[in-house]
Amino acid sequence: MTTTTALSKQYDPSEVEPRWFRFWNENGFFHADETSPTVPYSITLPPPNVTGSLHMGHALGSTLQDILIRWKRMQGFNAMWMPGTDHASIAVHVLIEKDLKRRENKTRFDLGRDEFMKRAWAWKERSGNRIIEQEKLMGFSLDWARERFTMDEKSNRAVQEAFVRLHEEGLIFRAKRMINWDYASQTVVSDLEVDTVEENGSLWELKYPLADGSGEIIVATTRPETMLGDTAVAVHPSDERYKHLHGKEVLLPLTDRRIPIVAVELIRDGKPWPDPAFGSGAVKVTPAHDPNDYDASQAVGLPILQVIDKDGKLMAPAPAKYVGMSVDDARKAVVEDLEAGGFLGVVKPYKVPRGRSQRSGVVIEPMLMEQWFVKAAPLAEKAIAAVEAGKTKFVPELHVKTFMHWMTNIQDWCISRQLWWGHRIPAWYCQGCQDIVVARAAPTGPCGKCGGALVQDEDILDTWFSSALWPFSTLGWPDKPRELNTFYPNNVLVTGPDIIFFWVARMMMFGLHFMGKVPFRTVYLTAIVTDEDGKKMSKTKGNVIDPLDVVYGATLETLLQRVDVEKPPGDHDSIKKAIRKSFGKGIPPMGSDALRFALAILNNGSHIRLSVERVETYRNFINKLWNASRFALMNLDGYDPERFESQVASSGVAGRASLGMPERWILSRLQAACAEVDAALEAFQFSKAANAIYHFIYDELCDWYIELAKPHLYQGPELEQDPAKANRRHVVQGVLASALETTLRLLHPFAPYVTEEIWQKLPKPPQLPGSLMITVFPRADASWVDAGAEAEMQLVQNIAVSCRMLRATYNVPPTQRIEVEIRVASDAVRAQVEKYLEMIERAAKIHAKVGDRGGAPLPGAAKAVVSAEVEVVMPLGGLIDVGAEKARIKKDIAKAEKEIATIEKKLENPDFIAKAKEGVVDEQRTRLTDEQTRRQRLVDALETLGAAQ
RNA sequence: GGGCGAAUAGCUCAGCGGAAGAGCGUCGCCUUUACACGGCGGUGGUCGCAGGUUCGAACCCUGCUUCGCCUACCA
Repeated sequence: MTTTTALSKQYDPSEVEPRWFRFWNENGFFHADETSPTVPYSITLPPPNVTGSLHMGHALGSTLQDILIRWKRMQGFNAMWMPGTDHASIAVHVLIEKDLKRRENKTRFDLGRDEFMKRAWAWKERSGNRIIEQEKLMGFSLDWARERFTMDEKSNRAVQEAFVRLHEEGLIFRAKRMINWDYASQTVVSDLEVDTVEENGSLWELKYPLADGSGEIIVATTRPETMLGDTAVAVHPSDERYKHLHGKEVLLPLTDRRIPIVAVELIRDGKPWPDPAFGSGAVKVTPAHDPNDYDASQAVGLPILQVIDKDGKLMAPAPAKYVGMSVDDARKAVVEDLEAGGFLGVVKPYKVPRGRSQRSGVVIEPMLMEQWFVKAAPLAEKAIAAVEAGKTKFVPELHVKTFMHWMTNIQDWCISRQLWWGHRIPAWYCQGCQDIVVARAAPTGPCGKCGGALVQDEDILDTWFSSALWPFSTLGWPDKPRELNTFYPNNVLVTGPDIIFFWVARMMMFGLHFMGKVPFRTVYLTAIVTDEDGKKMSKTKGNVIDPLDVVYGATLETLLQRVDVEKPPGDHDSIKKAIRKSFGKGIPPMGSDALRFALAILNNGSHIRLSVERVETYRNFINKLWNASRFALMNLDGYDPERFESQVASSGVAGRASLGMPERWILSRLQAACAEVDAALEAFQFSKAANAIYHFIYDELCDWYIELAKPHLYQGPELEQDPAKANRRHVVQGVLASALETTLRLLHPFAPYVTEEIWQKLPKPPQLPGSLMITVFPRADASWVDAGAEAEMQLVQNIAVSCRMLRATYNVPPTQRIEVEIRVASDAVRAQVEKYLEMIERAAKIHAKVGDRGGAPLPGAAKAVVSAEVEVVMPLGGLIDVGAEKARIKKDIAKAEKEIATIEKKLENPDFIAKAKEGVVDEQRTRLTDEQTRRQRLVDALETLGAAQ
């Protein structure tokens, strides 16, 4: 016997959630044992940035990962989900440097490297774990005991080892190449960290006089200031206009230099460069500050003159007048001076693509600098082959194209950064002979070649270098511990499609190179979360929905105040206006489960347009489940799970015979739901799985089963006199309790908290484990499919719905148990209807009797045609509005006739009869007969009404 | 410029070759002993446009239009 505990009328997540996270964690349910003999299933969480807090993208990705890992854990896999955080070097720099500037008006260079690192670590210790705490609040079942950081000791070792090995293999090299320079952060940034936007600029025509005085040549530029660093003018070799000028020189205006006119031919994006069709066909060449120009200089051997320095200011050999000017100032001055000298041609407005640093926002300067690079092509080759061979699959598959496109056009990866927060490059330079030593440990003595002093490279590695190692560095690589063997490769990686290049591609390359195996078998790419208008969420727009605000709720005032406290860039008034528009009534507390379920069910297609209202729908759903459970718990007094188990659940066909039709029906539907959820999850169709559960709970369990169970449960003292009824009650209790228990298991990966809370209170057989999260995930069992029960239930539902429709149409109050006649066309149907008459009466809140379809018309009655064999007649006396009733029936007739016409047309077509697939023709014939009967019934009803008038 | 995707009910989206669906909204009715974060019922669609393939097209193909998102070193 179990005592039931009353639940509150409304589910209160704030009371429930904290208890269960602690419980799961303290019992070690999150931890996977690498020595376990069970089949492993592993996922590595893309480590969030330590500077960040949990945003909707994280909430979505982590929710989906948690669904997978909880599902697999319940299926008996040795499920391991690896947590950790990423050091995010440049993001941390920006943050700390900003703070330094504000508080002490200092730069990192004023502070010095050691002191800066001390502060960075202190900051990381203070706020770096915020996101971890937030992940815990969402109930994510990460293996917290394994938590890692990309700059912890083990990761440092992995990074060093990887660097040294790649260097030994010739896959890391140092070279002078064109890179992207962010002068505000004083570092190289990767191509991927540069946002190219079209800005309004100008196209200036410059006239360069020929040195022999025989005329001039016109070039065009969007950056006139760079002309100070020109070392040639390039023309296409086949351009007839310039053939006579090849090898001649021009006098470079504003300087005292003479530069040659050279014939060059490069191919850029399949087009010739210089392109004779563009402008004058002649191009000024500034090798130090333009990638095309640099390539041209290499092709024909031109000198390279750097005229812009690391601070974005002009430098010698630019004429002294311009030295020290910013690029923008220099541009103005140069244009002015060119005009004064008569060197300026036509100037027209022009859209200029401009690269800006994602981090600092400043214009990126292409610069020629000595840097460390990873030779990417050979690594990419392996990654491409692995994907082609199906060793790693992309879901949805269309993302393969993005991946392949990038991989096949891959550039060498510049990995050195002129920052401090990160992994210092393990390379030492000899001050004497310039020899470079790359080593796992700092060299102890002087240079082995010349005895000179060795000094370590000042630079650090790109953050993504350590991220690329993450799937195996977290498992102990370069050592070969047990966990590496158990959990590598991961089964799946879940991330946003925006991270394919940054992370997925690089993990694939390093995973294959160092481990010889792909890092994960499947890459699942999530939707992108936007606001309800489809716009990217951003603090500067004020349309951000913070996951924790959704979970715990936030008043409008809190949201507005936060703008002042956090000071996002931009116009605060318009940010606040946007917040008022989206969150006018604040955000009510929804709980983690509601948010998680919403994200899972909305994760179809490429975007999730999220709004408070949409999460509210699923909060209501969670509350619905809560109340269904509340109902069950209130009616399970005297229920003995073990007795039910032995009588029904485990006694096979015999036990099932003791079940009523609704019991067999709900168990049949439940098994269908289990099959659908399982199949959907196997295919990463989270939305489909969530939908199946949602509809099972609402449309089947709550709307029908619970309603039909009520009369059997609501029995009082008379049970003692009637053992049959008592037994029946017990069976219904058992089906309700066990169906609910199975439903909770199905839903648990999506909504862990509410399901655990209910499950703990539900009476259940004692052999079950102590937590829902370690029970067995429901497996579809086809033996519970009961087509007969489903068909009978369908009949009951159809009749009840027709009765409700008539009742609603005529506003018959529910308190009025109106008499309805159910007219049937055959004895077989009559028997079924009679058998389930009480159910129909209860579901439709009517009194019913069964009549003959051929019965005499009832005056003043409304009629609904349920099917070809059943119709319901509701006598309404004076209540009936004959006109409205006629209109309603006429509409139905029109519908039926339209159907009939469509089907007849099909059947009259000889080609259809001859060529249609097997069964289709018969199907259409049956449909036609049904529709024709239906129409006839409706026409009869219409005539009856006419007669009654 | 190159690539990818999307257009289905007022809104957000499923469906992807043989009967137009869901959620939300909207409109009625209902404090019915699980739930008003609720129940019951209704309304609502030439499936972007134009061709083609097919016995049959929302679904496959072609073109167009309109929106998204990546990506890019045309001076």
